[in-house]
Amino acid sequence: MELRNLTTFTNVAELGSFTKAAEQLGYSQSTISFQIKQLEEELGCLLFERINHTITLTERGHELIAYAHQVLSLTEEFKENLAVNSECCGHIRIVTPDSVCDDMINRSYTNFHNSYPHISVKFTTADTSVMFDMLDHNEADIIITLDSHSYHKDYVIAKEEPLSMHFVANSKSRFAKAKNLSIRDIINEPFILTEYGQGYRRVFDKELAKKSLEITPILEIGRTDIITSLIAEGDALSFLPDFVTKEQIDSGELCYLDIRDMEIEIWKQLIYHKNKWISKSLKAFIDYVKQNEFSN
Amino acid sequence: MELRNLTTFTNVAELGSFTKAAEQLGYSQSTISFQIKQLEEELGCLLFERINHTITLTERGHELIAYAHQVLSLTEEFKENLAVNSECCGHIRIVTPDSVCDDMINRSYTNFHNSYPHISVKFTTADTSVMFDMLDHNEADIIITLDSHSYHKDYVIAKEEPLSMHFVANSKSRFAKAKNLSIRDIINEPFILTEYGQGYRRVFDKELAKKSLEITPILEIGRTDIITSLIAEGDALSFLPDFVTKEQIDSGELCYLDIRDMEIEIWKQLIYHKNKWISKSLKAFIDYVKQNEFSN
DNA sequence: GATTGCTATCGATATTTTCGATATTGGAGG
DNA sequence: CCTCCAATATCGAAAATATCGATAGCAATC
Repeated sequence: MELRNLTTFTNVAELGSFTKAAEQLGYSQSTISFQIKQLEEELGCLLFERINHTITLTERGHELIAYAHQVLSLTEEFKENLAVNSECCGHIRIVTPDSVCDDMINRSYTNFHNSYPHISVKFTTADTSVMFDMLDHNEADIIITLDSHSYHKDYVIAKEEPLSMHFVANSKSRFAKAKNLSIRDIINEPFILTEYGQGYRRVFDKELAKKSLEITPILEIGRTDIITSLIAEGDALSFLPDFVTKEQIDSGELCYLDIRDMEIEIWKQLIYHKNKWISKSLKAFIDYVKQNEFSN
Repeated sequence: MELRNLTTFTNVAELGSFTKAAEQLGYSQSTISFQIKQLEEELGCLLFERINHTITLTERGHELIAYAHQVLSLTEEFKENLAVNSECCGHIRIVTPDSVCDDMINRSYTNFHNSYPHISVKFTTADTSVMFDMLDHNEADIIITLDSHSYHKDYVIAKEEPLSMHFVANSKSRFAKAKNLSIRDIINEPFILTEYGQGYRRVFDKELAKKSLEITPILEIGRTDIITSLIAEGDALSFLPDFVTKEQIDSGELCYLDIRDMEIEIWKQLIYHKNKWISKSLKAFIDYVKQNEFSN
């Protein structure tokens, strides 16, 4: 019993004739006979009585009608919903570093939600390697990395940009106004950094290592909002992307240090797996992120 | 989209693997791939994401799961009901003369209903020719005729028996005790008969015509219960099958007249159309009628 | 680096569906 | 009574479809 047979069956029942159903469905009459016979054989009962060139639904036929209508209207409904849903809804799983998550939530996510109220977005934070694992195991639809400039044939980079980073301190710090400092001038100061081995922290450590330097931070924490507020209130220094500190730099709470010998290249990348099916919802979200989280 | 695809799809989704579903369903793995692809193409969306040899249901896939479960469990339910229903329920349309209808209802129908509470029986009364028309147009499942002994290749006679008939009168009638009467002795008496041209009335008139006789009844009515009660209370005579008058003969209210020269052969026949599908319900009903409405 | 375990793909085969022609039947009409 | 018409049934051929087996590709694992 296939949906094809049920469609034919309901048509026949409505039109009361094999011949008319054949015309309406674009089949030959013999096909209708065959399909009905198939049904009758599978169900082990007569669906129509054929008496004097007139078909009449049997008891079982009536029962089948009821069932077939349910099934077929369910099918129709499903297909319609599929078309409608395709426009505007779905679940999207994005994974980012803490700092980007904060930034997105504060800056642009409510706008996105207003534009696409039926798309639900799940934010998760993780470090770079976990993010790629999540892509590989299809636990994330899309990730944003803050790390060295990466490329791999399995991933699609939807958008990327280099990120400007600075050492930052409280505006009242003795380094605040200093010009032309070297990294060695501050290497022994108390530092608050993001976690070891992750994202731009990793890039940062690698760069220090090149100069045979090392920093042991007094605190490691992923939450950059906490880092900046601790720095604003104390003597510690940090090394953070500009977008994290922008607000407090603008307000004068924090300031950049003028370090001449520390050039670090960090990239912000919007990435998904090359086998990922880009639904309309996901496309909309990616476009939104591209416009709102990247400068150009 | 056919039920086959949906079955495969739900299996794949449950097992999380094309290969396992193939084993379970007895298909080759390539068939599973093909069937899922068919679904995806018809619905115009991806149902599974294939990332690193692992399949994950997409949003649409989840929607389809919900739909497919509904449809498939409906199907299962329907087939089960079909098997169950086949035993004991249905609608049966029987058409009989008035007299037989009365008799059946009074004598045996409640028993049948008790034995098969889920079978609904519709009694209709009609005269012989209309009954055959109804068989021809599948408006009746089965008929009982009281008429001349009929046979036609299009009909199946499930059971038949000759019927004994008598002229009857009120026990106080002047004819009640009379012996060896001729039809001519009573030909001018007031008669109450069933309707002209129908059933045994027709046979009766034909037989009279052979003797160049004719009776113009004072009342024609199909309802034999009314005939018998009128006769019990008045002077009129009638000519009726024994089963109609049995009760009142037994009680002494009515009596048979001893008419020597009127031999009428009437048959009671249980008939259905040769193309009729005999469901279990109908079979049960026919068997019941055979046992309860026929003497042997 | 071989092996395993998964899905995709392709060509060949098997099966199923469909068609067209024909048979059959009953009813309508001359 | 015969023919024609309007139904469904049936049959063999043809077309379409589903299935299989073999193979490829790919990541993970040993």
